[in-house]
Amino acid sequence: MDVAPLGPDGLPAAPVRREADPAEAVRSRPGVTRWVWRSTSEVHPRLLAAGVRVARCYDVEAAETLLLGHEGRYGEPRSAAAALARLRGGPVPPDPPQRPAEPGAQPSLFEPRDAHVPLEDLVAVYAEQQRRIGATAHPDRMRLLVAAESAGMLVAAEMNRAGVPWRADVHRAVLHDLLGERYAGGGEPRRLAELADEVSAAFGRRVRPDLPADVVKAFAQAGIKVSSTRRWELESIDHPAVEPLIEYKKLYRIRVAHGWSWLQDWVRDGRFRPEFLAGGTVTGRWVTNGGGALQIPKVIRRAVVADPGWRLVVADAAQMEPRVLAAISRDPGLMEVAGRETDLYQSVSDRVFSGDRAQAKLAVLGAVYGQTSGDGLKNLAALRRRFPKAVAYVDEAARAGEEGRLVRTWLGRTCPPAARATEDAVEEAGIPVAAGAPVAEEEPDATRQWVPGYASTDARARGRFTRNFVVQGSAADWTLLLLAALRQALTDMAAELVFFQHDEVIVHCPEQEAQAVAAAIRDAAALAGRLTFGRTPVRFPFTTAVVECYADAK
DNA sequence: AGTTTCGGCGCC
DNA sequence: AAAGGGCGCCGAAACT
Repeated sequence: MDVAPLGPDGLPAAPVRREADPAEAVRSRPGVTRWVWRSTSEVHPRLLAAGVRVARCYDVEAAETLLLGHEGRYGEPRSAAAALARLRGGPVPPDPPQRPAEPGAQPSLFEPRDAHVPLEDLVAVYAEQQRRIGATAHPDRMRLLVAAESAGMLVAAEMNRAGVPWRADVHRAVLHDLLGERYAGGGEPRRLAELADEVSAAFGRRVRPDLPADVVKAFAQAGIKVSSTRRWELESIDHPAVEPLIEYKKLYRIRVAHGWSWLQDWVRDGRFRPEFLAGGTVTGRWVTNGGGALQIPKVIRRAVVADPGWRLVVADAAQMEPRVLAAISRDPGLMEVAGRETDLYQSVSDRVFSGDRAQAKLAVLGAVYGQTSGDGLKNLAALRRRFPKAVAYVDEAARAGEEGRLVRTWLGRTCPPAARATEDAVEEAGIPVAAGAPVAEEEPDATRQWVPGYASTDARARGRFTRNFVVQGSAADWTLLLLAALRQALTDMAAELVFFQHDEVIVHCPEQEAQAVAAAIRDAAALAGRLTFGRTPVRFPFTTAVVECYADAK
């Protein structure tokens, strides 16, 4: 068992001792404030299975990933074994391949997916990481980020164990309501079949609405040129097939993504069990493996129901992005607005857009996402006049991206470099980094070539990515601290965290705990705000609903 | 026949 | 009028 107890001074507490059973190791040392281990997803499920809880941990591989990113070495193997090899000068082993999602599987309980690293070596890697953290631009923030990422991995493992309360019978009723009954012997459910017939009738020939190519051809024969069958494009077309087609696509999607076979695959014994992965995206947002847990359609949320006598506390961070932008840019005007708990978009619209909340929201999100056209762009100018530091902050992040520089979140999570067409160029030394608030210094690198995704083929797309990264990623910094604080607050309660989605948490708890949980969420949000961003007037209010059913929360 | 990419859309 | 950041998922289409 590769765990080392960590003393209050942050260094490994002597003596290093080997234990056969990780649960026993933790039980026998109640005074340990933080456990260092290679991988939370390997160790923590075993502790949970044994009924053991740790207060804090330090995840060496999570730390390695964050440090490599910070050092501009994104592509390098991040396992503890690789970190050790770099430290000792041996051949660096590649990371093991990602395991694909599997319904009902909990393989991390049995098979470590990585090479074993002896305890003494792990301690050496840990000590070296402490040194590297100390060498960053903001060691305190980096230390906090590593702790927060580790806490997130504890929470993720605990949520994976808990599962989301799920009523399969309610889910089936919703499917039947929307899609109609299923015919024996396969084929589409009644409602889908009817809509497909309506589409065909409108075209005057048999058309398969689930085949984009068929639909495009059918419109062409009707004298209408469409370049795709995306909804926004179809909506602008005047043709009788459009309405049933859009309805078909909506229902088809539910059948395919969250239909009967999904229920079969992912729901067991009254729980939906996706696998939450903390730190699964480059911005620090989580992802889930299997079941599309972060894309549960609103209509399907009817099936998320608390156990008898229990409640769901559903809490949603209100206007998270602009509040985070206020905190990281320190724009006086935006901080003043974000210092209230009232609707921020309404406040902005009162000051800038004469009361039009929707316009204000579009403008703010347009600024964060890098909108390049439309009304949002027009209104961006007004936003810039009123909140110059805030807009300048994201503009500078965009410029950094366009020029091939890296940007960081508030706590120091670093965006990956834009990949090149040539692979070996990725780890080129001295990739220029904009520290904290990005600062323009470098000339554009005309020789650089980009490839898709966050490593985009064109510099403007890269700029949109880095612009968004500093806000979305700093928001993720904050939510990690929030989860850590909330987890601590729930320690002595029956309540369990069961769901987390970017800016929203769901706690499942006995009815009599619900108000205490709601209060704990508010306190955790405030604490996370102070810990993450330091002293700012910015507040992070949650809208909280205590419900029996998730669908009733909004 | 098996594997990868694409199209479209769900969530934030 | 044109269409922005991050993801996952599925079936079909496009490959090897």
